[in-house]
Amino acid sequence: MSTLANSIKTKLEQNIVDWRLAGVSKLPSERALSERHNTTRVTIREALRLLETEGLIFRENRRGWFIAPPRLTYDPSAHGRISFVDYASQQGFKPSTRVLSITRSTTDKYLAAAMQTTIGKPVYRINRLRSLDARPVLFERIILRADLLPDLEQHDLETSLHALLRKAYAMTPEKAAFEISVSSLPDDVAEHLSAPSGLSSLKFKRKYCNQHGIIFEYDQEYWRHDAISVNFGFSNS
Amino acid sequence: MSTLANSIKTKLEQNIVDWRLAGVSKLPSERALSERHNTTRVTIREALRLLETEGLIFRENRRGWFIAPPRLTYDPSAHGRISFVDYASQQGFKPSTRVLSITRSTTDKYLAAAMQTTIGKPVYRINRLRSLDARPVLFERIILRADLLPDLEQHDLETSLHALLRKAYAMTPEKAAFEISVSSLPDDVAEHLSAPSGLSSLKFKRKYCNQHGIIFEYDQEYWRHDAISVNFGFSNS
DNA sequence: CAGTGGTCTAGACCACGCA
DNA sequence: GCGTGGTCTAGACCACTGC
Repeated sequence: MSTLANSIKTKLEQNIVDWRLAGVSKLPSERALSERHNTTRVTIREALRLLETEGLIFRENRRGWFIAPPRLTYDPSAHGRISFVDYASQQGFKPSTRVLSITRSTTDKYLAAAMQTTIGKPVYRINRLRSLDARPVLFERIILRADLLPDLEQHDLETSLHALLRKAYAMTPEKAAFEISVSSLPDDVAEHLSAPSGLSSLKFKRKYCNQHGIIFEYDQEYWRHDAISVNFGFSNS
Repeated sequence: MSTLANSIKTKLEQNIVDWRLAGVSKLPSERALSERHNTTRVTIREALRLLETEGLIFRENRRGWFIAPPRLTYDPSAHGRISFVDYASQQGFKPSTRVLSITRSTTDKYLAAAMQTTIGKPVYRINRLRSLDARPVLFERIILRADLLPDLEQHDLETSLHALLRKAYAMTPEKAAFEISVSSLPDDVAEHLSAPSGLSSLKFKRKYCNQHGIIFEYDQEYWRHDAISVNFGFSNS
């Protein structure tokens, strides 16, 4: 509260409650806000940045600042049982998926180590963008063992990948390993999420093992930091 | 790479590799950097902020910018089996714990709902600060059911809490529920972590259930975003 | 006390979104 | 073509750290 930016942040927080109730989702322009609070744009932007970090507001490139919708709750222990589309729908969102690209390549040193296989194995690389209510929130880079999943590109990849693998290839994810960290959005990912490059995000790395103990999938996911809450539990131990 | 701040960021990244090899952990002052790169402090600070978000560097209040040490890997599925001190030591850190405060109070509406009990139940509130190699990385607010854990304040609370509960009270965490999200550091937490207020962090909420199905503990943890990677796995499903 | 990062001002120009 | 956010300049003062 001691700094000017911080006290403006507090005032804006109160305004946002009112705006949300009034059905307003877009904030006034930075110049309008700086006049209203008798300060400069730099200070206003600092206040907005604080609210952005809290996940209360977000921006779209050169379009303005918006009030953030509620977060999606994601349960990694439900992998394989419930798909993105399912749990997003259950929580009242309208999910959508767009395949940005699908290419074939082979494992390099790094990827071979991560997937516990040899260098030069054929793989698919799929980039997908997933949105909630038309707001892009998740960028996925998916690597799949092409030798185990022939002609994958013939199928519809905009729905649940694991449902497809089970139906078309009898491939079930038996084990999943997750790695979660906070990271900044790489430039290309930021662009797809229409976010400023360097925005902090929640980064997932995921590996899936099939019923024969072979790692058939390796993913990297970038979630908008304000769009997700990860919830899960462990028993016994 | 298009913006000045971004290209300076890239140059600094390369410098940091050299500095790290040379055993240097502190960056030059912002004014020195702005002269060296022929720009102003504002732009330098933007470049530093990008590196901070990536977790490559961090700052201590008015002391300067430092190169970030490796992240601690934390496995939530190992709760109850391995303590903070244990896994931090295993990974080559020198962990330490400081109890900031311990008070008694009672559950309010919010806390009663979270702990599935009634309003007015007696609880302990413990604040702890945990450090790696003398660098504070984790702030914990711990709530414990006081009626189930009489005279808790008599014990040493700077070591493993769950080891203590098991030994002194025969209380075992049977189930654990986690909620992970990215959030900004509240002012008081930021101060303890000697971080700028409003820095993004990884926020944990944890609940523990004992062998009788009663929630005896409810925690909120704030991790420095650059200090942690969360790794875990699920089988079958 | 000198130097540091933290904060703030009052401008400027540019690239892009949108009508 | 106007308004927006994105970026940058060239200063300033303050609070705190560390010698």
